[in-house]
Amino acid sequence: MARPRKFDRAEMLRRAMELFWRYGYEGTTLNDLTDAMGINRPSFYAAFGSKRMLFEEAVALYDSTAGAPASRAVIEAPTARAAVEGMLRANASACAEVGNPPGCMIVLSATIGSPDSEEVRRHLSEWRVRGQHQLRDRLRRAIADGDLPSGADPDGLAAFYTAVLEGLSIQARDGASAAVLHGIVDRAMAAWDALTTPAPR
Amino acid sequence: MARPRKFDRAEMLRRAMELFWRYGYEGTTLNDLTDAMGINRPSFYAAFGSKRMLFEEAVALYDSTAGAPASRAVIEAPTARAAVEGMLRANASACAEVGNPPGCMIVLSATIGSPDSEEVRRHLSEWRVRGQHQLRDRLRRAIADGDLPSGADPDGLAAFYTAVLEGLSIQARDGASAAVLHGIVDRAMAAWDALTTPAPR
DNA sequence: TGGGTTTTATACTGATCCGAACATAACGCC
DNA sequence: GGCGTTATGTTCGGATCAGTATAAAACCCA
Repeated sequence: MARPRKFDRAEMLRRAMELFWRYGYEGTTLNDLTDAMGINRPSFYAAFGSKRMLFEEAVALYDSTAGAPASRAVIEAPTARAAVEGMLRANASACAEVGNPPGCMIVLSATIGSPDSEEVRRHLSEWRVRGQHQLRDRLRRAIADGDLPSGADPDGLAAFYTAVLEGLSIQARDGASAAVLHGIVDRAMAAWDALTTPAPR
Repeated sequence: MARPRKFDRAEMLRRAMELFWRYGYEGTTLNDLTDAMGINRPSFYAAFGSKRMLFEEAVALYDSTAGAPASRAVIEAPTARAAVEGMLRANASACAEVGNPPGCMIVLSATIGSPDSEEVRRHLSEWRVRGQHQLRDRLRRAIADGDLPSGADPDGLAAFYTAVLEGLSIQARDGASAAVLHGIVDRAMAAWDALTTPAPR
């Protein structure tokens, strides 16, 4: 029994995600957001609370859409190797997809900036660390399954492959093509046997 | 025959570098800079021209100081393998050095942001690409020297190891210790033989 | 000790930042 | 059709952004 809003909140969240993805948290202004949404500020605040709350929602949306294939690969792939490669391939493809902002939103959109936004950066950092832990847990499970030798080091492997994943985003921002990114993945995967058999070091 | 400035320009440039390194280009304000330098705005503009000019000078200083060991390794190491490992080790150590801002300034300080600063980001991107090309050229030379087999792919290898290098900085921002970063380097180097002998793919 | 030059210091510019106040307009229910 | 509720549009607020105008102060040389 009240006036209904005349914009599609989900669609506006999607547009916000795109802006944050392209320009980062601090690089996106409230005017950018309301302009892209075609709404004005009171509507914005009523619908999303604040810039920061919107950003956190946008990150969650990113994770469940553009970022989903990589996460899914980690969880659903039948082997540890397929999990890692699937994660990297999905990320490489997404990072270079034409029409989308280059690179991964979770990696890039708040890595550095003014002290005012430190909480936002920590929030995003937690997403990255969580992803790394999911990968580590998947590798642990692979050891339990006998898929990986017991000498393999899940933490070290997860750190290495996450670092490669993160490097892909910087490379994408620097203009690397999908072919180049997949070449990087090729090489990361070529290391697999050396990294997983006996003692990596 | 004029009033001498009463601050050490080189020292102030060093302080500016530290701020840009820690907070990035857009995350550092003119007030931050002048406060850290202990000077006021007219002195700032007389000495450094503009925020952007100062940033570019600060990047050059970074490259010639904190970034120098990595560059030097690429140029001076006796073998391709030592060049790559030296670059990564130097970077891993610098990224986790206590007292310094975590991560590499060239990788992190302007990867994303408002359209207003696009030129600054391009400028920094050129530094990154230049580093990658120096590595590639070093690998080409190694092939010419017979240090690497002729089937090795300098471009692909340079892209891969640069991606790892860039990933180190994100990991450092996320709190990775020097030990973790060097573990990542261990794994990147464990891949060396697989990546350089016969056909990497 | 005075003249010329450059650096200081204070204050200000217009623009933009995120967020909020205000009154008006559109809806469902009684 | 009036009422309560919510969304809308316009406008404002204090803070901060990068950069500058104006004037006073400090130096070297003569």
